[in-house]
Amino acid sequence: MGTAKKNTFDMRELSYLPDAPPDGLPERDALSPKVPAFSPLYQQIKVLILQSLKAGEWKPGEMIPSEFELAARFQVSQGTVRKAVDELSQEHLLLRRQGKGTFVATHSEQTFQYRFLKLVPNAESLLPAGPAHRTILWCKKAKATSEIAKTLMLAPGSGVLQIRRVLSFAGVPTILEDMCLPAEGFKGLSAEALRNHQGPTYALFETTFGVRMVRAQEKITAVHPSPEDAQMLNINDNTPLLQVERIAFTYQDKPMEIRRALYKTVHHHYRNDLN
Amino acid sequence: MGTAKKNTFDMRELSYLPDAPPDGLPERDALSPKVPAFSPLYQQIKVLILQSLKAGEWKPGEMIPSEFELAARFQVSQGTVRKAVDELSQEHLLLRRQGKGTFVATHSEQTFQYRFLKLVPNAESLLPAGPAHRTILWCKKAKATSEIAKTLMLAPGSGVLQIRRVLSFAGVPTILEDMCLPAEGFKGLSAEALRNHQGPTYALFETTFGVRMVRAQEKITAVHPSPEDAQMLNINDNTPLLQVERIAFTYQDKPMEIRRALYKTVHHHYRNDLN
DNA sequence: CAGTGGTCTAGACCACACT
DNA sequence: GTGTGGTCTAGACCACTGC
Repeated sequence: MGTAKKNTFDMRELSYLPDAPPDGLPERDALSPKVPAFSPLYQQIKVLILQSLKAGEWKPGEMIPSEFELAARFQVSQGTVRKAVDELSQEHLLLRRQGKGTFVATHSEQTFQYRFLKLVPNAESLLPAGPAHRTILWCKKAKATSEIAKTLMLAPGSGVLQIRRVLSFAGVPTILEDMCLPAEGFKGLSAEALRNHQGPTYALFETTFGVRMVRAQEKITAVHPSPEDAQMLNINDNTPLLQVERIAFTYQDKPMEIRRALYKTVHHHYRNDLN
Repeated sequence: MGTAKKNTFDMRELSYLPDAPPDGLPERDALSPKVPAFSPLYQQIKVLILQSLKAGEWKPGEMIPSEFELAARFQVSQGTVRKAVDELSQEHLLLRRQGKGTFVATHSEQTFQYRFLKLVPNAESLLPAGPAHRTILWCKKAKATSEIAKTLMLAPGSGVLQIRRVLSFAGVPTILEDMCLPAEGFKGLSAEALRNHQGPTYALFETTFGVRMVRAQEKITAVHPSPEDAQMLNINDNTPLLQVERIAFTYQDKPMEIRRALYKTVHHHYRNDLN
């Protein structure tokens, strides 16, 4: 790879083949003419960078090699690396900082903190938006139900961690959350550890367990709380609440967390921007 | 502008000045050193394209000039136009189609229909996702309250159109919506017109009134319906509902619609993807 | 000052859609 | 084939950060 001569422009032999050419299958010019079967170079570079990220070659918060270094490493031009990094940056996997370098994104970063929390104070609310106070109710091990195992892509009956907590803003209990994580991969996580940690929970997951949450999907419905849930939020059980069911994913779309939260929307609302 | 000679690379005199240099203000090298005071060429091109879009030079669904034509027109290279169009395309203002051309996005377009409607059927629901049946309850003119006037940036007491309708899926009333539009700009809009129209309401706004909704923001809370609202949705007034308050914007972030909707989330949920 | 990301150009060629 | 968007290169220079 050292000082390999570059073709002026030849679209590398692999360039215009499918991302993962199956092994025992017919040649490219054989049948199945309608499968796209084409992946631009920058997409392939993107995959390579992604692999390094997942393998932990560069850790959250660290700087990755410069565009020119990556270009040399992958034997492509800087512009091609740039396009790959651009996309990863848009997906919030990398963070570019002009004059400094490109960094692995992290939930510890100021601008990315609580990126997935869409509950914000109402405009007329006088409560300061300050950080939430967390009360960990429990953190215990259990067996995954078949549905949970399926969603997290675990073997049936695998161990999972169940965490329950209440978030309060200005002393007002507002969010009741139940999280579910694969026990494998979060060994040593305890109520104590959760209580001692400052900052976003997803940042703790990164630093202590090397698990970075990359994207999530939420399903929102309106519900009434169960009597016990109502008590935890200090409301009566006829108060309408938002129920937010989240699945959070790491690299390669691997589901790593199921979370079900109840949001009290008296002084707050769920804010969403549609583009 | 005709066959003007291009500098090989000089960043055009205007390039590195603020987007809109204020008239009666000090020179660039004067005080206020911390205002960014720098706008790349492609951003300026973007603004120019945006102006043409807003002025109606190209109508929704129409093809805009090719990248090379635009490059010639703006006296920049094709790559610079490309970057401008890329961003407008990401914001869903334009739609690129390889081999065909670049088109002004429209809510009539298959892939953009109901882009702002995040309510989807539950997975287990057996109701077909078919199009909603619309019942227009009324469409009447009124005076804007001070709050509405402020939000829509209208003069106090301006005329607005109030529209109320129910959307049903598979015969089940599911959404109750109140829309509020500036009367100015939607002249001739009636319950009759709304009933006769097929397809997305925002498509009707485009074709008949030349108003294109470009983005929106929503505030979601959980509520109980008023007795009248409950009756419209055929539920009892203790059913928890999602209340979705939307402000929709046209070009240049001009607010053009206020909408307050109640979603019944028995067979549906509000789906949101977090990146 | 050097190093990094950001912008811009000019030119070549590929993939796709239509005619 | 022609025209359009899409990819890739090579090289230049600008803007920001920190030594």
